Amino acid sequence: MTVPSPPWRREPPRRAAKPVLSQDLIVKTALEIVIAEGVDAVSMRRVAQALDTGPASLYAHVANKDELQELMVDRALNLGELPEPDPARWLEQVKQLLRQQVQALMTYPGIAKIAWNVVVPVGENALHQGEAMLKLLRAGGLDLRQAAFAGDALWLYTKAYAYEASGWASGEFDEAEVAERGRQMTEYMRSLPPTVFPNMLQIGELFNAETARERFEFALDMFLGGLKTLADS
Amino acid sequence: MTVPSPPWRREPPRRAAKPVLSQDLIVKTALEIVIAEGVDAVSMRRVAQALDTGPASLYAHVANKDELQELMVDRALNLGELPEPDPARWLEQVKQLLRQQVQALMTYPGIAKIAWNVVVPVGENALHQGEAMLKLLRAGGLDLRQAAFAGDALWLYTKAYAYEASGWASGEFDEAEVAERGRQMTEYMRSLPPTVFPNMLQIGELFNAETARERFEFALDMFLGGLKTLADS
DNA sequence: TCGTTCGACGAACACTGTTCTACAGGCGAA
DNA sequence: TTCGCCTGTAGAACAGTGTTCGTCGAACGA
Repeated sequence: MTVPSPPWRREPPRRAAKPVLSQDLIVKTALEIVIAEGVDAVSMRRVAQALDTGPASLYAHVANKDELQELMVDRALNLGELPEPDPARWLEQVKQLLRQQVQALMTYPGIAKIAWNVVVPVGENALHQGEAMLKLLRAGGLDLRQAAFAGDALWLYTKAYAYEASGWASGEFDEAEVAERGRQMTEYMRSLPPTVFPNMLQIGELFNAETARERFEFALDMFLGGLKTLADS
Repeated sequence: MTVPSPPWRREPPRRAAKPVLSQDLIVKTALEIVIAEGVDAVSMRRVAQALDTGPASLYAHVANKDELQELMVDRALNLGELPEPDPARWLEQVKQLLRQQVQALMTYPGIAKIAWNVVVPVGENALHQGEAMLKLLRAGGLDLRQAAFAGDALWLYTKAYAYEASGWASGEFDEAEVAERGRQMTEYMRSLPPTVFPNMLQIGELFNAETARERFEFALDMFLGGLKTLADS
């Protein structure tokens, strides 16, 4: 039924020329798009286009977009070496691990947003980091239950912080628009009796990209302060 | 140019019969859909359909879907009365306010998910609650900067917790699928030498709907413990 | 050499948010 | 009263989305 291709038109050996599709390649390509165009630009079609194929081809290697996102998050979470617990400075080690996680998430702007879709972190990197965190907390003297709850809360906050911070940093939140909103809000609050929003009126300038790191460290210090008194009791 | 409608076909007095469109009605309808069908079912078309109109009609009252979501979140955040600061029990008051916020968010299953899209909380309810929180923290002895950072961190965590908890509770996370994932993960970890994931293997059962409240209170206690030592110093 | 199997992928389906455009009704002015 | 305007109502359409169906070609085991 099929006509052989005419001899004057050289059939390009397409299949061998381009790198063969694989899950790893797909995830890697998707993360490159995140860096180049932001996380919202990552659609199945866009990834397929970057690999010079159609969207349906991806589904042979990835169940659906959710799975692709999980794989992306876990790959992005690849840190270097994880700390070996030292009971003498476990608190500092916990902070250091969390800082590394934030940095990893912020390498790919907006990736923290899709980290929220990952219900149970099953990726290899996530598992290892979870175990490392539990080891640190237990080295500090917490029992398993306390360590588990503390690790959970810290990871939730870290994700939340990374989401806001990377949204800010990557221009995903239109900075001008946000500023305009803040201005309108301030104006509104000023139009009311000064007894209604005495505090809120003053704190607007405390929230910007410069204070982000400070807020993160503050939150960590508060939470770990509570953990320390728990461990010492 | 237009032909008058034939007299035998009674023209229904459509305009007067159905309630007139308004921003408030749109937001209210959207929240009803959230309760009935979940937050992912809320599309502009679905809201319009519920109001017996087309999607384009909504845009006369709402700039876009983001604005609609902001309005939905703020309306959902409507608590009863806010606490009057009592320096003797400010910590308990802070916890109580956060519990109320969680409860408000969980009334509309999955609404916490779109609360993350709200960059700067400009809604009336959000503003009042922010002010109330700052008042409580300052009554505890924190300065403005500390109170602002603490309030920010607490709100971030509260949103994060409410998102996970309401996703669990509303069946947005397919419980069977999540369980299957957990089983696979456990099996995988068991297949490795027991020294690799000694802690992670044991904590799986600590994370379910029953322990959710406990985890929330634990996180609050830790953070507020740190706040207390800061305030007392 | 002949099935068989598996990945590639064009086309299509059912959606999404948003905009364009036409139009109808009520209101103020002439 | 009649004319013009203006605002809110929508149908249709555009450009995009995730996902599935079915075909087709190449490679591999028998």
